[in-house]
Amino acid sequence: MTFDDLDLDPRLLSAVKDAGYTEPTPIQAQAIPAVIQGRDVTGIAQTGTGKTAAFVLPMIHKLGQGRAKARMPRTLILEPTRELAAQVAENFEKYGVNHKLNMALLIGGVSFADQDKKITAGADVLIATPGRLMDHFERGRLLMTGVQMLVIDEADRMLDMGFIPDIEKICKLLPTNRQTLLFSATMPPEIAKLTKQFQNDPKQIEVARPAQTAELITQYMTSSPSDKDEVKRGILRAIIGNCDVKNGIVFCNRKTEVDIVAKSLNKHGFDAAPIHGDLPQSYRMETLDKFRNGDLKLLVASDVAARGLDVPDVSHVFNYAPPPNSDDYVHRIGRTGRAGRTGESYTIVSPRDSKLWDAVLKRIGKDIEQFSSEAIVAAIADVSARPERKPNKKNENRNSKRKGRHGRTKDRAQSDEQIANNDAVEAPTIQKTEHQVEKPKQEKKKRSNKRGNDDLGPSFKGMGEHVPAFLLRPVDTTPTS
DNA sequence: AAAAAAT
Repeated sequence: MTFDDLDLDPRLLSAVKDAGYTEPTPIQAQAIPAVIQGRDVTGIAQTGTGKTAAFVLPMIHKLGQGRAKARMPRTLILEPTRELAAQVAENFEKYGVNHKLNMALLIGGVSFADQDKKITAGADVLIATPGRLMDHFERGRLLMTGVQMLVIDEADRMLDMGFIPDIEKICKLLPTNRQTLLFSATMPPEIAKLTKQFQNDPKQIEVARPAQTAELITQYMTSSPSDKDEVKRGILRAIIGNCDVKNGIVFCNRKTEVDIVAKSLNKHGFDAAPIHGDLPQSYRMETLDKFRNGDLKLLVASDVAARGLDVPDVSHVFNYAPPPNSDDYVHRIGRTGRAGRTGESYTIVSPRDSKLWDAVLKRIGKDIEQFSSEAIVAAIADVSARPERKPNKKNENRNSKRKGRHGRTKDRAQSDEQIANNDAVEAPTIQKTEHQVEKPKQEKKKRSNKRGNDDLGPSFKGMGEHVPAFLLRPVDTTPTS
């Protein structure tokens, strides 16, 4: 079977050929004719199966006739994350080169006015994350009554992220005689309910996972004897140093961890950059572009990157810790071993994470080989052999500042970044700029060796032996919110 | 134990 058999608009066929495709994937072969016929479709498929083209192609085909009216988009694609929305937009442009269609990408973190202009001019398609779409709608800048086709992509991801109420709200704003396509990697009851509620006799299409984890991904775990971040960072470096990494993703569970690990890796000469939801959208896009183009070797990521991101051909996945949700383990390591290639994944498991790891093992239903190396043993030994620092005024000063990180408020969490900055002074800083005076806590005499002295050189500069009085004053440490 | 998404 070829694309020519699919009865698509010749302009589309030529765009598809130019993109280098001749044969539709199974989901494309099944979905495209059904969508052209006007049927609702429920597609169970993960990324990497050609799912995006399965709805973008027939959508463009149908949009080929007719024209958009001002503020009345004709089709709507909902995506769970900004990056995914941007990727779908790229696909839309790629396959729509021979059409004169107007597209508006409605995602947060970027200018509202530019998006509004596009809607006002008349958009054939809106590609949106739920929050920004609702924002436009609630400001009365958008009429949904002209939408003839709705795509809900990555529905299970939407569910995980708590978007289902938004999706329901949006569905109710659309005309009932529209066509609805829903795609999801899994079909939990909540999603099945959604299809019943908002789809009309949908054609069910299910395709197998592209690359089964067992075959192409070699998985390893390395246990860390300590929960200390300095130990884990040392192990991580030893693991990465041991691999022949073409490009890889390092997954962390927290955004602050992402920042710190990325900076630490940079400091030790690795080509790494962070990506997570608190970073500016422009930086997220830029980093992802660099990573795709091969200008960046290591992407240090939160689970924003676990699913859906179109990053082909990753040679390695490193888990700084097992993910809190064991399903995400499968998604994370699924970033490698794609499209028939082989890949390796390494997961660091420290004592604190043993329960998470048990959940992962249960989830994948097999045991995973323990990986160790001389470098790892050396890294562990190196940290534990490090002499205790003698308390002196300078250190006391520094440690008292560090105490700030145990605080609960957001303000306090900021001091993690301060630590990261110490970790790698020369690393580029793209963090927020608001900047607060750090305050010592009352128990300032207790030494804090809990974190971060492994690779941190002398960190505080410019104060010398002098300790300003305000730093020694006790502060109220009760959370403010 | 998390992250994501509107300002």
